[in-house]
Amino acid sequence: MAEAYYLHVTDKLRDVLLTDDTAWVNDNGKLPAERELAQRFETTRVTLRQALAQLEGEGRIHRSNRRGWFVSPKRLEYDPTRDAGFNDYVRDQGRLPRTEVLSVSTSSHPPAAKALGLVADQTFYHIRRRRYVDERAVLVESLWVVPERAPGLLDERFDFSLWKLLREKWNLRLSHRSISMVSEALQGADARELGVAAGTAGLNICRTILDGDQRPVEYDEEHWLHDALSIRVELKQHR
Amino acid sequence: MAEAYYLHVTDKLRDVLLTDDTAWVNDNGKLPAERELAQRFETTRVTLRQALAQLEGEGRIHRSNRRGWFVSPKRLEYDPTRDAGFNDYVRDQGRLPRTEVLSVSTSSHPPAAKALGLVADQTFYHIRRRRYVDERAVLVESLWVVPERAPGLLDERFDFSLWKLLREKWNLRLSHRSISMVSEALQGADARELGVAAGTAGLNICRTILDGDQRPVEYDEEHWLHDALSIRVELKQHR
DNA sequence: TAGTGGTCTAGACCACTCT
DNA sequence: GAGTGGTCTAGACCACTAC
Repeated sequence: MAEAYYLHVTDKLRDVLLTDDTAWVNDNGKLPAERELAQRFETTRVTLRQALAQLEGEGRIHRSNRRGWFVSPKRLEYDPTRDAGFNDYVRDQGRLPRTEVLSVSTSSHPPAAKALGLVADQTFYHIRRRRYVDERAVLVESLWVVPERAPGLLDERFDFSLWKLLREKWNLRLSHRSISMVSEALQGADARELGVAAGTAGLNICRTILDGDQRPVEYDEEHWLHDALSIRVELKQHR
Repeated sequence: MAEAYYLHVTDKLRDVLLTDDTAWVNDNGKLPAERELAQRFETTRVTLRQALAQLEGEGRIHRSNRRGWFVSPKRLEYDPTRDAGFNDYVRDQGRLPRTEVLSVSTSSHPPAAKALGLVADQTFYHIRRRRYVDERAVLVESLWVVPERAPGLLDERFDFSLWKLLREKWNLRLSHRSISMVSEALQGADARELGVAAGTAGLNICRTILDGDQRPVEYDEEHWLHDALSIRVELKQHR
């Protein structure tokens, strides 16, 4: 086999995506319909979709609900060790941030308790948010905050920086204990809330946050679209 | 649509993978043939493969060449900010490491030069290696070392820790300047050398290394199988 | 050589979005 | 209501692996 035909289609599409040819990508960044593309390449939808899946894996295109395939915007550069708020670093990169609060409740969450070194049935304030860059939903996150650190927190608004709130209102000095990152396939509520198909590639980032006295404050679980971010950690020189 | 059938197949397979039922997974961790599985689920290979692709995205199974589908082993925990050698941290987790040197040469590499703040046509020692965990190839990497920092480096052996070599023979004190991580689809040589299909999900990790006097030493580009690792960064408390 | 995964065809119906 | 992506069928041939 010289080369699979779908790889040829992939290469051709990758090329045209780098141009702004309106024959291939309209003004909204949308590609032609799958049937249309299949015709142009004189193949079937199955084969054409293999090529699209490749480009999706490369983070070049993505699909939104059943609306079609779109060119993916530039990845957001994200340093999970920095405590700059989402809104700040998105704006710093010339993009438009937005945060939606999906739910607020009180509940236990054993993984959070374990990460923070608390008993498994520890009760947390649970805040769930969806965050957008340029009006594209790029992540959903769940925050579990230890109530003792921020009594009455749930009366606040959460569509801006939680860290700023904790610092200013509860005078907490926050720092990371650990961060873990693992690739995942977005499932269930995570996929639904991001408007993507179950199984879409994602990145799961979990952070454990302590205060200045090393007391547990918060556990944070983020589910990102894999093509929405590029992680970059700048390290201080030690020794 | 209540639920797509392939998602039902996915769920069922996910369940049996958690058991050690030899009706589904043989002693080598291999699943039955696709045609066999399709028959058991009374569906076609296309639909069955959708389910397998889901589980592959979740990092639960993977394919090796054309040999079939295998249960993926536990992810390796990896802290890219630590300077512990690959061999050390793999063994610390009770696994068996192995390193293969694929090529050694002298060449320029503009991305490395840029990251290290050198002129684009800077010449580097280029070392390419493939690394295994329990005899599964999990990453390929390219190292670009600034020759001035380690003259004569290419006469050494590279199947063990490069850092140890640089420390002991050239007396370099090494530290990270930056680390970047981005999801990718493994392509070309990277995919071939890992024995996976083009487009397989991967993780690209790039590191910039300086010496104690902040002089550029090395640029490191790693391509991992996405299901082979879990990144975990433990942070020192600052302030 | 037999069996496997990799690729591909030529259709079909459904659920959802858009207008 | 038209068009789209999502799902599915029932086959086929090829290249490669394992024996």
